[in-house]
Amino acid sequence: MADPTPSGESLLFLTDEQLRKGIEAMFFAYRGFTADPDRILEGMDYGRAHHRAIHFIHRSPGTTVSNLLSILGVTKQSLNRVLRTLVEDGLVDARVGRKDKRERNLYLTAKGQELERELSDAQRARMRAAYRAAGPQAVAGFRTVLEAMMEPDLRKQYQGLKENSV
Amino acid sequence: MADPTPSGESLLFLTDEQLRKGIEAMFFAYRGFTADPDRILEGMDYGRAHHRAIHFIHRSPGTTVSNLLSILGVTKQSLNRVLRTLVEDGLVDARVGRKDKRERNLYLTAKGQELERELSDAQRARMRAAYRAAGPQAVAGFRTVLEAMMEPDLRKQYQGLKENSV
DNA sequence: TTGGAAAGTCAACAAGGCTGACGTAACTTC
DNA sequence: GAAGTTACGTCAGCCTTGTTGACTTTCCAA
Repeated sequence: MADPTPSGESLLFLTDEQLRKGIEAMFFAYRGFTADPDRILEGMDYGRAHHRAIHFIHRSPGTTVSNLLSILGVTKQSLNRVLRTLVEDGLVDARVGRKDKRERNLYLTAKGQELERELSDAQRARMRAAYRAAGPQAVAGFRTVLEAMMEPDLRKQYQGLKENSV
Repeated sequence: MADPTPSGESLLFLTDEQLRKGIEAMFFAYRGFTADPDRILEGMDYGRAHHRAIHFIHRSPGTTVSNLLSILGVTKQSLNRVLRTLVEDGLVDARVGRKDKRERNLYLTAKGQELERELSDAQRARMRAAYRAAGPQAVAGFRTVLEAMMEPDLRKQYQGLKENSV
């Protein structure tokens, strides 16, 4: 005993209580995380599934359906239902692939970009407030833990998304 | 003046790109977060909703239905469907309140505790691995950011949950 | 030319949200 | 003691978003 950096520091944060608190933090925070977009979408004919599609199409313009499938982790029937309404409503443009004509390259239309902006503004505002309140060090830790929590194949997808300006 | 943390460090982490990465990290990490319990529950007649109920009953034995409602943020009809099957299957015991007989105090039975343990072991294992990989500093940051991301009323609920051994 | 991959579609179903309406027991207030 | 409120349960019906299975069309590549 009389440890300067007590072994406590390297063990205490792994007690069951601490782990449970982390689990609960994820649960409650995720609710906050989705609250603003959900509020915007309710009333429109869209839901969280549409938001996700819009987000990742915005993120990787020209992405294919199958790529989107692997990112979102749903069945093509499920995604197709969402994508169909977005195309019908003129938010998403599905262009036949130039090289491989079986593929569809997905793009947001002007109208789609407008909704994307509205959703992402709201979500980023909350994120910005949280980041600002917590500070850069905490943010780095936040990202580190989340990354370690991902399934390995999804982690690769995540890391593959462009991260400029770091 | 003579800012110890240069303005660079305090601004760069708030770029839109950084915020978007944070949003995506939440999305992918949450999938990992729920993956193990989901795997255990598939096949049983239970789902994520049952897991949540079990978790919070374990966490606050004797809690009432209305308290659970406010934590979970669903309607009583929705919760009731879940709770009914858990009581029928002998995982949860709903005792009439001693002081106020309108209330039901909820407890896990031995069988319920067994499932709780299985689910929570799996979820804590992933959490522990992530915490261990990231280190205590990162964990502290993780918790700080998540807390800042919650809706204020939920944050109070969260903070109210016992956090021994800190 | 033929096999298989990519994409779309139809149908049916389940989990888990929701609203609205109603009933009952028990507590509280006047 | 009557009237109102609260806690809980339940019936009925609806929506979103996930699932499986079966089938078609298109079209690349061996």
